[in-house]
Amino acid sequence: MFLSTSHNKIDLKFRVSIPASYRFQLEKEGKQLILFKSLQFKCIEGTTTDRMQRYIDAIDELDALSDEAFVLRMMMADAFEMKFDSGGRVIIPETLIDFASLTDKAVFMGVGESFYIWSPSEYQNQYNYSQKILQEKGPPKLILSKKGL
Amino acid sequence: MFLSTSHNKIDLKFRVSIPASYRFQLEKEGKQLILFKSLQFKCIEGTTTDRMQRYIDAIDELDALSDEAFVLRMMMADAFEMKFDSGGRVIIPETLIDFASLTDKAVFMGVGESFYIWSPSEYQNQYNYSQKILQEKGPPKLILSKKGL
DNA sequence: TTGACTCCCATAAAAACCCATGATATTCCA
DNA sequence: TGGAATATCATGGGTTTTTATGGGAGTCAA
Repeated sequence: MFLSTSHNKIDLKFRVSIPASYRFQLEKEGKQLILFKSLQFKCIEGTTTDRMQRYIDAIDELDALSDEAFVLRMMMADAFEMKFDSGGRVIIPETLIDFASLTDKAVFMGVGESFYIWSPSEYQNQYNYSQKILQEKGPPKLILSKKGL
Repeated sequence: MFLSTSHNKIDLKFRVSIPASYRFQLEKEGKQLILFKSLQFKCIEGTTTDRMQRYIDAIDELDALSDEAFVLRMMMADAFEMKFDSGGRVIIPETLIDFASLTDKAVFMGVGESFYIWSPSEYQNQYNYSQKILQEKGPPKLILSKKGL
Protein backbone atom coordinates (compact mmCIF):
# COMPACT_ATOMS: atom_id res chain seq x y z
CA MET A 1 0.00 0.00 0.00
CA PHE A 2 1.34 3.44 -0.92
CA LEU A 3 1.07 6.12 1.75
CA SER A 4 2.55 9.49 2.68
CA THR A 5 3.65 12.45 0.61
CA SER A 6 7.09 13.60 -0.46
CA HIS A 7 8.64 16.27 -2.64
CA ASN A 8 11.50 15.07 -4.83
CA LYS A 9 13.65 16.72 -7.42
CA ILE A 10 13.51 16.05 -11.15
CA ASP A 11 16.99 16.47 -12.58
CA LEU A 12 18.12 17.49 -16.03
CA LYS A 13 17.94 13.92 -17.30
CA PHE A 14 14.30 13.69 -16.18
CA ARG A 15 15.32 11.36 -13.38
CA VAL A 16 13.44 11.33 -10.12
CA SER A 17 13.81 9.27 -6.98
CA ILE A 18 10.80 7.15 -6.19
CA PRO A 19 10.25 7.44 -2.43
CA ALA A 20 11.98 4.59 -0.65
CA SER A 21 8.80 3.47 1.09
CA TYR A 22 7.09 2.99 -2.28
CA ARG A 23 10.05 1.02 -3.58
CA PHE A 24 9.94 -1.28 -0.58
CA GLN A 25 6.29 -1.79 -1.19
CA LEU A 26 6.96 -2.86 -4.76
CA GLU A 27 9.97 -4.95 -3.91
CA LYS A 28 8.20 -6.72 -1.09
CA GLU A 29 5.59 -7.99 -3.49
CA GLY A 30 8.04 -8.49 -6.33
CA LYS A 31 6.15 -6.18 -8.64
CA GLN A 32 7.12 -3.86 -11.43
CA LEU A 33 6.20 -0.20 -11.47
CA ILE A 34 4.02 1.31 -14.16
CA LEU A 35 3.48 5.03 -14.67
CA PHE A 36 0.57 6.33 -16.73
CA LYS A 37 -1.57 9.39 -17.35
CA SER A 38 -4.27 9.69 -14.75
CA LEU A 39 -7.75 9.45 -16.25
CA GLN A 40 -9.12 11.87 -13.67
CA PHE A 41 -6.43 14.41 -12.92
CA LYS A 42 -3.62 16.31 -14.51
CA CYS A 43 -1.05 14.08 -12.89
CA ILE A 44 0.86 10.85 -13.35
CA GLU A 45 -0.40 7.76 -11.66
CA GLY A 46 1.84 4.94 -10.49
CA THR A 47 0.77 1.36 -9.98
CA THR A 48 1.94 -2.21 -10.42
CA THR A 49 2.06 -4.41 -13.50
CA ASP A 50 -0.49 -6.82 -12.15
CA ARG A 51 -2.98 -4.11 -11.42
CA MET A 52 -2.49 -2.95 -14.99
CA GLN A 53 -3.00 -6.51 -16.16
CA ARG A 54 -6.44 -6.43 -14.59
CA TYR A 55 -7.36 -3.43 -16.75
CA ILE A 56 -6.08 -5.27 -19.79
CA ASP A 57 -8.20 -8.29 -18.96
CA ALA A 58 -11.14 -5.97 -18.56
CA ILE A 59 -10.71 -4.69 -22.11
CA ASP A 60 -11.28 -8.16 -23.51
CA GLU A 61 -14.55 -8.34 -21.61
CA LEU A 62 -15.85 -5.18 -23.24
CA ASP A 63 -17.27 -4.63 -26.67
CA ALA A 64 -14.15 -3.74 -28.66
CA LEU A 65 -15.85 -0.67 -30.11
CA SER A 66 -17.31 0.64 -26.89
CA ASP A 67 -16.27 3.98 -25.48
CA GLU A 68 -14.86 2.31 -22.40
CA ALA A 69 -12.61 0.14 -24.54
CA PHE A 70 -11.34 3.21 -26.38
CA VAL A 71 -10.41 5.01 -23.23
CA LEU A 72 -8.79 1.97 -21.67
CA ARG A 73 -6.72 1.25 -24.74
CA MET A 74 -5.49 4.82 -24.72
CA MET A 75 -4.64 4.37 -21.08
CA MET A 76 -2.43 1.39 -21.98
CA ALA A 77 -0.79 3.41 -24.73
CA ASP A 78 0.14 6.07 -22.22
CA ALA A 79 1.49 3.60 -19.68
CA PHE A 80 5.20 2.92 -19.24
CA GLU A 81 7.03 0.24 -17.32
CA MET A 82 9.76 1.78 -15.20
CA LYS A 83 13.28 0.58 -14.50
CA PHE A 84 15.10 1.68 -11.39
CA ASP A 85 18.74 2.72 -11.39
CA SER A 86 20.97 1.72 -8.50
CA GLY A 87 19.85 4.81 -6.58
CA GLY A 88 16.15 4.05 -6.84
CA ARG A 89 15.41 6.56 -9.56
CA VAL A 90 13.44 6.26 -12.78
CA ILE A 91 13.41 8.32 -15.94
CA ILE A 92 9.98 9.82 -16.48
CA PRO A 93 8.94 9.64 -20.14
CA GLU A 94 8.56 13.02 -21.77
CA THR A 95 4.90 12.37 -22.62
CA LEU A 96 4.12 12.06 -18.96
CA ILE A 97 6.25 15.05 -17.97
CA ASP A 98 4.29 17.18 -20.42
CA PHE A 99 0.93 15.79 -19.44
CA ALA A 100 1.45 16.61 -15.77
CA SER A 101 3.29 19.88 -16.49
CA LEU A 102 6.26 18.79 -14.44
CA THR A 103 9.42 20.86 -14.40
CA ASP A 104 11.98 20.42 -11.63
CA LYS A 105 9.93 19.20 -8.69
CA ALA A 106 7.55 16.27 -8.24
CA VAL A 107 5.13 15.72 -5.40
CA PHE A 108 4.50 12.06 -4.61
CA MET A 109 1.19 11.32 -2.97
CA GLY A 110 0.37 7.80 -1.87
CA VAL A 111 -3.28 6.89 -2.14
CA GLY A 112 -3.32 3.20 -1.27
CA GLU A 113 -3.33 0.93 -4.32
CA SER A 114 -1.55 3.57 -6.36
CA PHE A 115 0.20 6.89 -6.04
CA TYR A 116 0.08 10.23 -7.83
CA ILE A 117 2.88 12.42 -9.10
CA TRP A 118 1.90 16.10 -9.25
CA SER A 119 3.60 19.31 -10.12
CA PRO A 120 3.86 21.35 -6.90
CA SER A 121 1.31 23.91 -8.10
CA GLU A 122 -1.25 21.32 -9.23
CA TYR A 123 -0.77 19.52 -5.96
CA GLN A 124 -1.44 22.72 -4.09
CA ASN A 125 -4.60 23.27 -6.10
CA GLN A 126 -5.87 19.81 -5.32
CA TYR A 127 -5.00 20.22 -1.68
CA ASN A 128 -6.80 23.56 -1.41
CA TYR A 129 -9.79 22.14 -3.19
CA SER A 130 -10.05 19.24 -0.79
CA GLN A 131 -9.86 21.64 2.15
CA LYS A 132 -12.63 23.72 0.68
CA ILE A 133 -14.86 20.68 0.23
CA LEU A 134 -14.12 19.66 3.77
CA GLN A 135 -15.15 23.08 5.08
CA GLU A 136 -18.32 23.25 3.06
CA LYS A 137 -19.58 19.72 3.42
CA GLY A 138 -17.94 18.49 6.57
CA PRO A 139 -16.05 15.25 6.88
CA PRO A 140 -17.05 12.47 4.48
CA LYS A 141 -19.16 9.72 5.98
CA LEU A 142 -17.03 6.69 5.40
CA ILE A 143 -18.46 3.29 5.91
CA LEU A 144 -15.71 0.79 6.26
CA SER A 145 -16.88 -2.62 5.36
CA LYS A 146 -15.14 -5.58 6.96
CA LYS A 147 -15.87 -7.60 3.90
CA GLY A 148 -12.84 -9.25 2.49
CA LEU A 149 -10.59 -8.45 5.43
CA MET B 1 1.89 -7.00 -22.10
CA PHE B 2 2.39 -4.32 -24.73
CA LEU B 3 2.41 -0.80 -23.34
CA SER B 4 3.49 2.72 -24.24
CA THR B 5 3.58 4.64 -27.48
CA SER B 6 6.45 5.44 -29.80
CA HIS B 7 6.93 7.13 -33.12
CA ASN B 8 9.36 5.33 -35.39
CA LYS B 9 10.54 5.97 -38.88
CA ILE B 10 9.69 3.88 -41.91
CA ASP B 11 12.66 4.00 -44.27
CA LEU B 12 12.81 3.70 -48.03
CA LYS B 13 13.01 -0.08 -47.82
CA PHE B 14 9.80 -0.18 -45.76
CA ARG B 15 11.81 -1.14 -42.72
CA VAL B 16 10.72 -0.03 -39.27
CA SER B 17 12.09 -0.68 -35.81
CA ILE B 18 9.75 -2.51 -33.51
CA PRO B 19 10.05 -0.82 -30.11
CA ALA B 20 12.54 -2.67 -27.94
CA SER B 21 10.05 -3.19 -25.14
CA TYR B 22 7.70 -5.02 -27.53
CA ARG B 23 10.54 -7.19 -28.77
CA PHE B 24 11.39 -8.16 -25.21
CA GLN B 25 7.80 -8.98 -24.58
CA LEU B 26 7.77 -11.33 -27.55
CA GLU B 27 11.13 -12.82 -26.73
CA LYS B 28 10.22 -13.35 -23.10
CA GLU B 29 7.32 -15.53 -24.13
CA GLY B 30 9.25 -17.08 -26.99
CA LYS B 31 6.63 -16.08 -29.49
CA GLN B 32 6.62 -14.93 -33.06
CA LEU B 33 5.25 -11.60 -34.18
CA ILE B 34 2.25 -11.47 -36.47
CA LEU B 35 1.05 -8.34 -38.26
CA PHE B 36 -2.41 -8.14 -39.78
CA LYS B 37 -5.12 -5.71 -40.78
CA SER B 38 -7.05 -4.52 -37.78
CA LEU B 39 -10.64 -5.73 -37.79
CA GLN B 40 -11.81 -2.50 -36.18
CA PHE B 41 -9.58 0.30 -37.31
CA LYS B 42 -7.58 1.61 -40.20
CA CYS B 43 -4.33 0.38 -38.73
CA ILE B 44 -2.09 -2.63 -38.51
CA GLU B 45 -2.40 -4.84 -35.49
CA GLY B 46 0.51 -6.76 -34.08
CA THR B 47 0.28 -9.70 -31.75
CA THR B 48 1.74 -13.08 -30.95
CA THR B 49 1.08 -16.29 -32.83
CA ASP B 50 -0.74 -17.45 -29.70
CA ARG B 51 -3.27 -14.74 -29.62
CA MET B 52 -3.76 -15.00 -33.36
CA GLN B 53 -4.73 -18.60 -32.79
CA ARG B 54 -7.39 -17.41 -30.40
CA TYR B 55 -8.80 -15.09 -33.05
CA ILE B 56 -8.95 -17.98 -35.45
CA ASP B 57 -10.68 -20.16 -32.89
CA ALA B 58 -13.19 -17.39 -32.31
CA ILE B 59 -14.01 -17.33 -35.99
CA ASP B 60 -14.58 -21.06 -35.93
CA GLU B 61 -17.19 -20.52 -33.28
CA LEU B 62 -19.21 -18.54 -35.76
CA ASP B 63 -21.54 -20.01 -38.34
CA ALA B 64 -19.03 -21.12 -40.97
CA LEU B 65 -21.14 -19.84 -43.85
CA SER B 66 -22.10 -16.50 -42.36
CA ASP B 67 -21.02 -13.25 -43.94
CA GLU B 68 -19.29 -12.39 -40.73
CA ALA B 69 -17.08 -15.45 -40.80
CA PHE B 70 -16.33 -14.81 -44.46
CA VAL B 71 -15.17 -11.26 -43.84
CA LEU B 72 -13.08 -12.27 -40.86
CA ARG B 73 -11.35 -14.98 -42.86
CA MET B 74 -10.49 -12.53 -45.60
CA MET B 75 -8.95 -10.19 -43.08
CA MET B 76 -6.97 -12.98 -41.50
CA ALA B 77 -5.65 -14.02 -44.88
CA ASP B 78 -3.59 -10.84 -44.85
CA ALA B 79 -1.69 -11.81 -41.74
CA PHE B 80 2.07 -12.00 -41.94
CA GLU B 81 4.68 -13.53 -39.72
CA MET B 82 7.53 -11.08 -39.23
CA LYS B 83 11.28 -11.65 -39.19
CA PHE B 84 13.59 -9.28 -37.37
CA ASP B 85 16.86 -8.06 -38.80
CA SER B 86 19.90 -7.67 -36.53
CA GLY B 87 18.73 -4.18 -35.58
CA GLY B 88 15.27 -5.26 -34.45
CA ARG B 89 13.50 -4.06 -37.58
CA VAL B 90 10.91 -5.73 -39.76
CA ILE B 91 9.83 -5.07 -43.31
CA ILE B 92 6.17 -4.19 -43.40
CA PRO B 93 4.34 -5.87 -46.30
CA GLU B 94 3.01 -3.45 -48.87
CA THR B 95 -0.57 -4.66 -48.40
CA LEU B 96 -0.44 -3.56 -44.80
CA ILE B 97 1.32 -0.28 -45.58
CA ASP B 98 -1.49 0.57 -47.96
CA PHE B 99 -4.24 -0.58 -45.66
CA ALA B 100 -3.05 1.70 -42.87
CA SER B 101 -2.01 4.55 -45.21
CA LEU B 102 1.50 4.58 -43.84
CA THR B 103 4.16 6.72 -45.41
CA ASP B 104 7.33 7.60 -43.54
CA LYS B 105 6.27 7.49 -39.90
CA ALA B 106 4.64 4.79 -37.81
CA VAL B 107 3.08 5.26 -34.40
CA PHE B 108 3.28 2.16 -32.21
CA MET B 109 0.56 2.03 -29.63
CA GLY B 110 0.63 -0.74 -27.02
CA VAL B 111 -2.82 -1.80 -25.89
CA GLY B 112 -2.10 -4.76 -23.65
CA GLU B 113 -2.43 -8.06 -25.46
CA SER B 114 -1.57 -6.51 -28.78
CA PHE B 115 -0.35 -3.29 -30.35
CA TYR B 116 -1.45 -1.04 -33.17
CA ILE B 117 0.58 0.64 -35.88
CA TRP B 118 -1.01 3.88 -37.06
CA SER B 119 -0.14 6.64 -39.43
CA PRO B 120 0.53 9.73 -37.31
CA SER B 121 -2.66 11.45 -38.45
CA GLU B 122 -4.89 8.44 -37.76
CA TYR B 123 -3.26 8.06 -34.40
CA GLN B 124 -3.99 11.66 -33.60
CA ASN B 125 -7.64 11.10 -34.50
CA GLN B 126 -7.85 8.17 -32.14
CA TYR B 127 -6.17 10.10 -29.39
CA ASN B 128 -8.46 13.06 -29.80
CA TYR B 129 -11.49 10.82 -29.85
CA SER B 130 -10.56 9.09 -26.64
CA GLN B 131 -9.89 12.43 -24.97
CA LYS B 132 -13.30 13.63 -26.07
CA ILE B 133 -14.97 10.55 -24.64
CA LEU B 134 -13.07 10.99 -21.43
CA GLN B 135 -14.22 14.59 -21.16
CA GLU B 136 -17.82 13.84 -21.89
CA LYS B 137 -18.33 10.63 -19.99
CA GLY B 138 -15.56 10.64 -17.44
CA PRO B 139 -13.35 7.67 -16.68
CA PRO B 140 -14.78 4.19 -17.30
CA LYS B 141 -16.53 2.89 -14.24
CA LEU B 142 -14.73 -0.36 -14.10
CA ILE B 143 -15.26 -2.51 -11.13
CA LEU B 144 -12.01 -4.33 -10.89
CA SER B 145 -12.44 -7.54 -9.08
CA LYS B 146 -9.88 -8.46 -6.46
CA LYS B 147 -10.04 -12.00 -7.65
CA GLY B 148 -6.68 -13.66 -7.67
CA LEU B 149 -4.92 -11.13 -5.49
C1' DT C 1 22.16 -6.37 -65.76
C1' DT C 2 18.40 -4.80 -62.92
C1' DG C 3 15.59 -5.08 -59.18
C1' DA C 4 14.20 -7.14 -54.78
C1' DC C 5 15.71 -9.13 -50.77
C1' DT C 6 18.84 -10.63 -46.99
C1' DC C 7 22.57 -9.95 -44.10
C1' DC C 8 25.95 -7.15 -41.94
C1' DC C 9 28.27 -3.02 -40.17
C1' DA C 10 28.34 2.17 -38.80
C1' DT C 11 26.69 5.90 -35.92
C1' DA C 12 24.34 9.47 -33.13
C1' DA C 13 21.28 9.91 -29.54
C1' DA C 14 19.18 8.09 -25.69
C1' DA C 15 18.95 5.11 -21.91
C1' DA C 16 20.98 2.12 -18.48
C1' DC C 17 24.53 1.44 -15.31
C1' DC C 18 27.87 2.61 -11.85
C1' DC C 19 30.17 5.18 -8.26
C1' DA C 20 30.43 9.40 -5.34
C1' DT C 21 28.66 12.79 -1.96
C1' DG C 22 25.98 15.50 1.34
C1' DA C 23 22.09 15.49 4.17
C1' DT C 24 19.28 13.22 7.24
C1' DA C 25 18.00 9.72 10.13
C1' DT C 26 19.25 5.72 13.14
C1' DT C 27 21.91 2.97 16.09
C1' DC C 28 24.93 2.16 19.64
C1' DC C 29 27.61 2.71 23.50
C1' DA C 30 30.02 5.06 27.29
C1' DT D 1 21.62 11.16 27.70
C1' DG D 2 24.96 12.98 24.61
C1' DG D 3 27.24 12.30 20.83
C1' DA D 4 30.06 9.59 17.82
C1' DA D 5 29.60 5.82 14.42
C1' DT D 6 26.68 3.92 11.05
C1' DA D 7 23.07 3.40 7.73
C1' DT D 8 19.86 5.34 4.42
C1' DC D 9 18.23 8.43 1.17
C1' DA D 10 18.09 11.75 -2.45
C1' DT D 11 20.93 13.57 -5.82
C1' DG D 12 25.02 14.55 -9.08
C1' DG D 13 27.87 13.11 -12.72
C1' DG D 14 30.55 10.10 -15.74
C1' DT D 15 30.98 5.73 -18.53
C1' DT D 16 29.10 2.03 -20.99
C1' DT D 17 25.40 -0.12 -23.44
C1' DT D 18 21.30 -0.10 -26.17
C1' DT D 19 18.27 1.70 -29.55
C1' DA D 20 16.78 3.51 -33.75
C1' DT D 21 18.31 4.37 -38.13
C1' DG D 22 21.28 4.77 -42.41
C1' DG D 23 23.73 2.54 -45.85
C1' DG D 24 26.38 -1.00 -48.39
C1' DA D 25 27.96 -5.65 -49.91
C1' DG D 26 26.51 -10.13 -51.24
C1' DT D 27 22.63 -13.36 -53.23
C1' DC D 28 19.19 -14.97 -56.08
C1' DA D 29 15.94 -14.85 -59.84
C1' DA D 30 14.17 -13.04 -64.11
